[in-house]
Amino acid sequence: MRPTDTDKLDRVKQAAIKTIVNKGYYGATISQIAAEAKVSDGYLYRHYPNKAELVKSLFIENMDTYHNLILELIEKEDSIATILKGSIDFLVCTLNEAAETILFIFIMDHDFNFDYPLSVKNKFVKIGQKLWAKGIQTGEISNKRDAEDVLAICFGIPIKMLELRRKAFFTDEPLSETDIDNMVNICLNALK
Amino acid sequence: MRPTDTDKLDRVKQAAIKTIVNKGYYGATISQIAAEAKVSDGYLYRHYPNKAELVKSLFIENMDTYHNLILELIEKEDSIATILKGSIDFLVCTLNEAAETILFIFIMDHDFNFDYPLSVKNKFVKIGQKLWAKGIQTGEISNKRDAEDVLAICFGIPIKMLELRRKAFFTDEPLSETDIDNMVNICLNALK
Amino acid sequence: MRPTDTDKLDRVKQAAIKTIVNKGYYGATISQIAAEAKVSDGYLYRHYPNKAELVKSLFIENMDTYHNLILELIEKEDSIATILKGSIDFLVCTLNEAAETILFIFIMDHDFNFDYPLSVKNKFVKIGQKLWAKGIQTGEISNKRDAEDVLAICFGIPIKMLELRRKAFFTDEPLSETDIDNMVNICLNALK
Amino acid sequence: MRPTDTDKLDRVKQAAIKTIVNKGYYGATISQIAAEAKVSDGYLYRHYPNKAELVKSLFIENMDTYHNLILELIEKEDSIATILKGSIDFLVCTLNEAAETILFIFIMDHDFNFDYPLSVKNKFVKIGQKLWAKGIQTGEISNKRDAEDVLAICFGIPIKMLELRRKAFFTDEPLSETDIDNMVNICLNALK
DNA sequence: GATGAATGAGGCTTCATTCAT
DNA sequence: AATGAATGAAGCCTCATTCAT
Repeated sequence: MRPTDTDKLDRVKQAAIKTIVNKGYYGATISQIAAEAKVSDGYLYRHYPNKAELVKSLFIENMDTYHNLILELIEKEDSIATILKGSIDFLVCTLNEAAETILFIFIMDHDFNFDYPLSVKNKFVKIGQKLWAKGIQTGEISNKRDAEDVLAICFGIPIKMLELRRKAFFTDEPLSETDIDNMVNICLNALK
Repeated sequence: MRPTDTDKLDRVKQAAIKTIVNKGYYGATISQIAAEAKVSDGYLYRHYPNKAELVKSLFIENMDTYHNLILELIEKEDSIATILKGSIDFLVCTLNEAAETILFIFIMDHDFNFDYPLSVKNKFVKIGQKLWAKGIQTGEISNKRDAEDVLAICFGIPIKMLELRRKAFFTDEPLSETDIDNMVNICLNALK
Repeated sequence: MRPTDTDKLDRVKQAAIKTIVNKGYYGATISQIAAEAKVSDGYLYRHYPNKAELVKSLFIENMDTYHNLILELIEKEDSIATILKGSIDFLVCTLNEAAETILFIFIMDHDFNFDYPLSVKNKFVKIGQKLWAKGIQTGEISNKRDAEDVLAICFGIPIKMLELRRKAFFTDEPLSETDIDNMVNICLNALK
Repeated sequence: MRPTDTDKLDRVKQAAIKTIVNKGYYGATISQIAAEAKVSDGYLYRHYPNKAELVKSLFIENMDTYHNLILELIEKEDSIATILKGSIDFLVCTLNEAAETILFIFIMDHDFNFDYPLSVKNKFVKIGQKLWAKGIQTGEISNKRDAEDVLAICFGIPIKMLELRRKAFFTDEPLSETDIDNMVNICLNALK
């Protein structure tokens, strides 16, 4: 019975993300999500108190995975360059392979009505501070920049780029290896 | 007769923006907007076929104002530096003085359910191309960058910065003159 | 348009009472009430914030009518005997002619989940006090009784009697003129 | 085996009564009752076909205890006075010590949706007849009263009094020994 | 026998839209 | 032209009941 459980809950999570990516938070109904997950409507309420909490919990879960990856990169890698490369790589790869997760995060991250989880906010700030400290140490970040600048640069640019692609402003080609290197380059320039 | 009409319609527009900024697109009901504008619910439908079109039209209108300002700057100014300065200035000033317009644009710009207007998209692409051309000419933009990069840089960074402030990640102080110069500087670095 | 309005709202009130009498508070759904009133579901919410408030408001309205009648009797009549007679008469007549109103009051009055309106409670207490004062004055109420006793007697007996008839414990005959006189007599005895 | 079973079932009964008294029949969910009884939801359905039958059966059981007590009093005691005293005593004592049982009976007794059990009705009628017969014999009941009157008096007054206290119309003090004697007195007067 | 996870019908409520005035 | 009362489809959520283990 256990494996079935995990399966079902996973299906719900995937279904919620998929449906929200396709229809938006308000366009995604509980019934659609449940149907997509091949689960009853009521099933969702055995695991989450309501729609908002379901989504919030998915947001925290996925943001955490992404943030942890970056934190690990910061520990492991010796330069901002490789950290940026790793981070953007992950973003782009996930987007090309399991686009929904990234898009879901984007959607909720930008939703003004979304009750932004404090834990996510705090972890992101921590990333900014650690990135800044390491960059100062390696000399890749100018001392004219602060942690806020670092985040605005390292996330503002790639995210806007992803957006431009998603909305197909210039092209709808997925981001390539070259594009990634290009972005890393731009960010490194900006940090100086 | 005309001025009254214009008044009413203007009130509707302001009310729609204000309400959407406060409650989000889905949280803002037609009745709330109409009440805020001191107009009947039905009045809205005499000028717009439905809620989505009302909002889309407001989005186009306001984005156009902003885009036109940038295009004018591109015509008038001789350097990317002054264009950027002017553009970010406008963004920040508007945000500090009449926040609603900018926030409204941000909200809709990031709404996955929003049927993004082609005209806005096209104008933004044009801005990218003109900025790029001018930057290449003045030498402020490296020839390793393309128009897409230019947009990702010139808008990704300031917008992310506004977001960090709005969500109070580091501070909730409004952006100052120094912050603006700092952003301009970062963007110029990134463009090289 | 006005008369239509009043009609509709009256139909809703009657429908709510009728449906609750037939199915109980929880058994009566908004849709059933609306259908019975030949009105849309949404119509109800233009006049009452929710089901509970609709019912509470009907309860207050109808209880008030009944309580006012009794208060008027207390003013007008010179003896507890005639007041009781008038009050029970009204109860029985209404029950025989527009049974639903009385039954509705009974149902809600006994519903443990019902948020009993303070105003109704206060008016009922006032009735007790006035009845007691008058009875003491006329000598129809023993000075061993207090206002609480008076209410327990004057309402406990007729209400239990109505209940026995409604549930057809002995007979399901409607209460007759003789029955009313009998009840008045019993109450008067009890008050001594 | 048996004692455990009996324990469980008893816990279910107590839990059902307690939960219904606190939340009302419709507010009390099977899950809440099962949780309160430290029993699985499904367990209830091994002993009762559904919620309604569970409650009906509890009602019958508890009403029977009360009715039997009164019938025994009628057998044992020589006057209506002592019977009434015993009966009201029991009511008040139970209410002050194990209020739930009495309140549960009241709640269901007044629920219009409740399918009133015939056996309870019949036993109550029998009580009315026996009381009447004995009262006529002892001279405590006027021959102008019939069995229906007797029930309306002997139960209408105490029950209304309990209600006035429960809803704290005048006071929320529990009924005292003096109050009981007072009620007995009133009833005896009314029966004459 | 006992469990408790899962179901899904159905309730309450909201709100974009219509249309008679 | 303008109103705003009325509609009703559709959303979220609850909970009695079932049934595989």
